[in-house]
Amino acid sequence: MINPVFLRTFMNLVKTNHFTHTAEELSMTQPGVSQHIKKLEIQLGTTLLNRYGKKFELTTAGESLFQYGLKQFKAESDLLNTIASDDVNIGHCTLACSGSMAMQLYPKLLNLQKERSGLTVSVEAAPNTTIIELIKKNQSDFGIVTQQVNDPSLIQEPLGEDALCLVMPAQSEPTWEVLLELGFINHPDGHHYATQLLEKNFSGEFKGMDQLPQTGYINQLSQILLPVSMGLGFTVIPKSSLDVFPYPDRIRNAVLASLVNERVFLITKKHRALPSRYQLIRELLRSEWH
Amino acid sequence: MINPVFLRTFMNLVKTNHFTHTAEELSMTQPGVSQHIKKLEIQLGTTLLNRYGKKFELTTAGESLFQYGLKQFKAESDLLNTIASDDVNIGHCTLACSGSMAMQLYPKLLNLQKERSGLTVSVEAAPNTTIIELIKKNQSDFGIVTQQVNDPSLIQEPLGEDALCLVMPAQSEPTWEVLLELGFINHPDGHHYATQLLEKNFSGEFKGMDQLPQTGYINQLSQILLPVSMGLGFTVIPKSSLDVFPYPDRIRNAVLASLVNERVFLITKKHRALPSRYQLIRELLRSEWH
DNA sequence: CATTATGATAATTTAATATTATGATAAATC
DNA sequence: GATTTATCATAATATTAAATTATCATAATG
Repeated sequence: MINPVFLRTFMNLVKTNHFTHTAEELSMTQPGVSQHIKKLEIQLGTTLLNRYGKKFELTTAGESLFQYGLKQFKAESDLLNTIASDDVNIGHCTLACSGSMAMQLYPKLLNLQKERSGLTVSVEAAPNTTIIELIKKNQSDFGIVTQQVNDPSLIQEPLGEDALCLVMPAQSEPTWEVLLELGFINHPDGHHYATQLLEKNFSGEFKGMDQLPQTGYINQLSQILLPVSMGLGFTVIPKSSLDVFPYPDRIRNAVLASLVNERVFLITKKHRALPSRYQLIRELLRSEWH
Repeated sequence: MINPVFLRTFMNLVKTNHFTHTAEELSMTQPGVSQHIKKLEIQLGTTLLNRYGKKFELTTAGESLFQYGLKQFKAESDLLNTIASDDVNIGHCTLACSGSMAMQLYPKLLNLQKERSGLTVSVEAAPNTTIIELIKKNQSDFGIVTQQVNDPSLIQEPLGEDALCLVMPAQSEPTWEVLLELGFINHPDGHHYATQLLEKNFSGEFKGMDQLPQTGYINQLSQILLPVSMGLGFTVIPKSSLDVFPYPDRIRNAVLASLVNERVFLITKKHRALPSRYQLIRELLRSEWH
């Protein structure tokens, strides 16, 4: 590691081209300057100055060190600026949520970015379990999940509810026999969603997801309704995902006797103070479900 | 300035999430770790860790410092790599020369770059006086000038000779009267060149450049022959510049009684050891005049 | 040739940092 | 819920690094 005090001396020496003047500017003694340079040279294993008489030129290594020093100084002042300012409108925000949630939220987050040019938002689409991991590893600060989590290191704030929808090809009837025949188009949270909805509405017949043939799997919710619209199977997704499908008349949102609402939670890490800019995102999320 | 020892401790602490383990890895005592973090916090004026019980999370400032540290480590290993290797094929070379020289040399330098992909060459076109300044300020390592310089801080190596040419519109005759009538198209080294050539060939008439009307000025030698070809004046340039003019039949390279050769010198700074890659450029320059 | 300016070296003082020992508090175990 | 263990914080001491003072050597200056 390069001693920053030595480096500062070196940088000043390059600037002034003069040992004594450097010593004066840095309020130290001239032998100190010589010593600093010498120690840098010993550490780096090369000469930094090409001495001739009482003058000198930088060697190639000296030139490199000088460039490094310039970079250094800049990086440090950047750091201090960053730490000093916790502006609501500046910085990067990270959010992890399901794919459908991402499709729903991303345009609104982009609007926020447009209004506040210093703000950047990245959205990571992932299944519930991954979202929780991302939060715990600090790779994302905000997470939106549809499952209650019971982890003492996380904070959970209910945002609202989202109805689960049984989605079938346009002409199909929502009977147990038809479902068995169609088969299930799975997705990362597919079993979790389907189990809840089918248990309530087909309590006599439904024993578990293993009963149903899986006729497809896709981990992008934006595309999951495609195989359904083509008659290849049914699936269960939240209403918010359904709303963004571009061809609503090619599918059927089956009306069932019992509605199942999936609760939506905002999760954050306990003991992790988030920058104030996250307040904006939190408000946006709350208003989304109001 | 951020103490790099403290920073290293902090970085390791973030990695391990554990004070004692960090102390073990860095072969120091645990209180030492606490002390380092505390000192960083005092210096930066913020908490870096959000402590709860015996665990902790990074604060925003802590996150920033961590990012800074990562950048830092990279910059330092880059520096050490740069210093360790003085590869003939890697690095940047700077050359300052006249505009015509630049036109002549640049394609050949580009070929060199093509052959050795780690090498970059930048050419600065400038008049003689500027070239010398650039060299003295270390803004360029190689300079090519056509004037003998008498500066003890510079080294001068003769490269070869370049004949000065009196260039006129295609139909003009090289007589003193015609020259007076045409007028002089000037360029940065125009007076210097013209004086030498005219003194020798029109020793009776020529008294100084003030005698001749200046009918144009352009500091790009690549374009200087344009006004000459249009009959707007005459000029004096080195043969190398003449050779790159695309329409040789629109101008006249006047045959004079006495030839004047301009000596071409490579100048470098004394006491400045140049990286080995410059040897390549030097050889290329020598072979150019063989 | 003498003088002044400048950088290098050696010995000493001063300041910063590390360690040891100890204390306090939370998590784990019975 | 009391006891043990693990972990971080603090205070006093020891160690190490860096700064200064004094001195020397050599180059630039007149």
